[in-house]
Amino acid sequence: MSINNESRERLIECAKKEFLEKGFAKASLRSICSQAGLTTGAVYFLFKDKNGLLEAVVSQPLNELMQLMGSHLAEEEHTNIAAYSHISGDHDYFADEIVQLLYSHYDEMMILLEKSQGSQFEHLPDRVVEMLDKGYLKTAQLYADAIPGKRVNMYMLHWFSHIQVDAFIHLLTHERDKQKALEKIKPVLDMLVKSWVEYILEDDK
Amino acid sequence: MSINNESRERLIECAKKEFLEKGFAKASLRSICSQAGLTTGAVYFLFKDKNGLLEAVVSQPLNELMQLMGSHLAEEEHTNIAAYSHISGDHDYFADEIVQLLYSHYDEMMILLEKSQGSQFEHLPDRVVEMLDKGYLKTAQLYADAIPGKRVNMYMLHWFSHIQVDAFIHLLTHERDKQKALEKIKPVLDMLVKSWVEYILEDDK
Amino acid sequence: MSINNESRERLIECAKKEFLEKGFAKASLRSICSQAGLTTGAVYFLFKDKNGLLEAVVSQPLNELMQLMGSHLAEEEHTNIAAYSHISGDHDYFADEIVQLLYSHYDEMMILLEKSQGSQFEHLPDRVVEMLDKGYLKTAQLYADAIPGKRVNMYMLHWFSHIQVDAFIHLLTHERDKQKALEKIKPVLDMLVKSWVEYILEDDK
Amino acid sequence: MSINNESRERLIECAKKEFLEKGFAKASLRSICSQAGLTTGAVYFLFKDKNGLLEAVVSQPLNELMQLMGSHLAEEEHTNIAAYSHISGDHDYFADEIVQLLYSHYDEMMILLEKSQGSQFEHLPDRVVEMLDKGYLKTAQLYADAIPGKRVNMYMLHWFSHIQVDAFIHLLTHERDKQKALEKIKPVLDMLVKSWVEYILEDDK
DNA sequence: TATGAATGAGATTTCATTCAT
DNA sequence: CATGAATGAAATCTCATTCAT
Repeated sequence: MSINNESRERLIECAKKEFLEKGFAKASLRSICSQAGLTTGAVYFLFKDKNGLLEAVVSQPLNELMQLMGSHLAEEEHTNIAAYSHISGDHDYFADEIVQLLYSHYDEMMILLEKSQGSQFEHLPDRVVEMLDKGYLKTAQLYADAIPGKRVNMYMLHWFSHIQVDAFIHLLTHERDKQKALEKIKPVLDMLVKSWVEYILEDDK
Repeated sequence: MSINNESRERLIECAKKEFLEKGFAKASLRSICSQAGLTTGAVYFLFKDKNGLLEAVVSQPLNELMQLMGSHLAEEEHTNIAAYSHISGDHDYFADEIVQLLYSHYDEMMILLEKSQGSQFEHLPDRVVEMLDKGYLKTAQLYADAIPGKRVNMYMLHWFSHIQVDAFIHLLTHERDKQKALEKIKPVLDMLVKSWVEYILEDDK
Repeated sequence: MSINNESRERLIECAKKEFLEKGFAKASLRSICSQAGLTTGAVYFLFKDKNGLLEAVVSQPLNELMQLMGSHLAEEEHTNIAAYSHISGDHDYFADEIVQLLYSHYDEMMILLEKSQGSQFEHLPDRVVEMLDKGYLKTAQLYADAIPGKRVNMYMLHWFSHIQVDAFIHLLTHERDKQKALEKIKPVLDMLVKSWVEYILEDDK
Repeated sequence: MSINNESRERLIECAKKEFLEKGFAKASLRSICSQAGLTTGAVYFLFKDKNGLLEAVVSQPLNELMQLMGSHLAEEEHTNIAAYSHISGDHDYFADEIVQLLYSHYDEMMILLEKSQGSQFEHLPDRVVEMLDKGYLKTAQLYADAIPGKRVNMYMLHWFSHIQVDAFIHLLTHERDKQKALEKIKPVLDMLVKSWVEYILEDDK
């Protein structure tokens, strides 16, 4: 939109570094600005406030992530659990996309998922978990309906969503290389899919 | 020692509340003290400093936790993977003990595991994960040695330790009732044990 | 750089007063700032911290002093002790310059030399003494080499450097008027020069 | 006086150490007391306050010093300047006594003369200088009266008193060994006595 | 477009001192 | 004879934020 983005970009770049190093809460606007060769006032002109600066740093990757999540969950709606074995390929494909996305904006994703304490994104992982919850719930319920005497174990449902998200965060913090990451996440996801099918239902009553 | 611990206890109680609400870093000594009807100086008389106050709040539960971890890992050393199915009872028993402990000091454990950012206990969960790592590594290696063409998948080893710890933290934050917690953690642990056996090894080379 | 230095100057002025009255250690930033009609935060914007404020107060006079010391000691290197009587004029000249300097920044010099306990300049007089020591040592050794059976009395060398510095500090604290100071320091320096020649050597062994 | 002096003595001993290390102002009562195995309250029972504790540490050596000063100054009154050469022995004797005294209570004297900033004894050296001033003034005036066209140079009088005191403090801080101190102070005092006679008078008008 | 100046509220910590017991 | 508890005042410093220019 705006044409003269120089200062804005510089600020975003420096903020990225600072947030990554110290986390949002402990990051100092002064320090960010002086590193960008600007004064703190500039932040309030170019952005809304500290949170606004963070937003500028992470918004694009965040949007992409949300979009990807959305389309994945849309697909999920059409999942037929009877055909689960077949669609494991789909899962692999989704995982691939997620990893691609996470690692093509590595710094931003780290900030978003690990360094945003104190900001508006503090609970982003939880919100993602909730999204998964809702998506998987439908699939699980279809699954349960198909098997008499069984119902969805809500706690397991939540927990599976949680560790799925957690799996990617853990990957991000423990493996910097994208290719290696792609290899490492495979058995994790394989395990998650198989265990999900096995543990998502409990005995009725 | 001293009998009249009124102020000390009051301070600990108020600190517990504040830490729980705001987390260690954002907790205000002023606020804690005024709620306890004391001045901030009292903290420095009765404890060392802010960290000392936190320590007083969580030290006993922490010690018990560490002791339990220690004895669990000592047992683990004698685990025979061939008999893994048999000892799932042991795992249940350990899980029981952990849950008992976590829920008999619910607030303190929440502070310790979720609200201690900025304190000396900031990375306690990571340290626990490391302890598990070391313990499980031996078992896993024995397991790998027994099966030609297989070796320990280190990433999965770490991840299993991580989600085991995570499972208890997740439980703590999502289920306040101890009895219900005991029920809910069962399938989680069952899944972890079985998956561990299934995924801990990878093909050699 | 900036033209509107009002607050900065006011702060420096008030700090000068406070440091002079209470000494650096007991000087209160609050008191300085309120007297300047500002908040303590202003100090940390305009200067680095308390020490930075002191630095702003004394840095220019300090630099001049150091420069003068340097050039004096450079001259001293070329001093021929045999011609000491002749160069007493030089000494007078140097003394003049020192006094001029000390009294053209009276307050700052007082702070620097008498009121800087607890700051980075705490031991400035000692450091000046050391500088003199090194300078005079060379002269003294040439002197000693010229007289068989004599060597430099190191203790006296140190002590002379010490009381030379001390003489100026004493002057500063006991005589506010520059002209009178110039008169008063004369016999002191005369005495120091003559005594130096007489007492700087001791019998060998 | 008091019989149970144990705690008192311990407190005094620990205070001595702390004052010596940190100086009076920065010394912490808490630290002193905890080192003495007592609580701060004890100081206020056994002494008046922080200053009272310092007083207890240094009072005896201080008294001895004052007494010695007094008797020296009393002798000085009878000094005949015409016989100055003869009494240089007296000066040596006095110096001996001073050094003996200073070094037989080394720690206390250091505290008194170098580490008492912020206490009631802060300006003790100045007060001693004043005493010397008064004593030497009489001698100097007799001297002046005997020589027409001369009068006492008051500034030099003060300064000589000052550096005489300073000479002992300098000795104390630069030479821990009493015997060596006795040797080192000799030429200093010799110089002071001779210079005093030479510089104490100035031309009338 | 951004600066430079400054605020105001807050943070933790330290200390000598008091006093009931 | 001394403790243990606590005060209250002060200390330095940090920060996000504001706003006239």
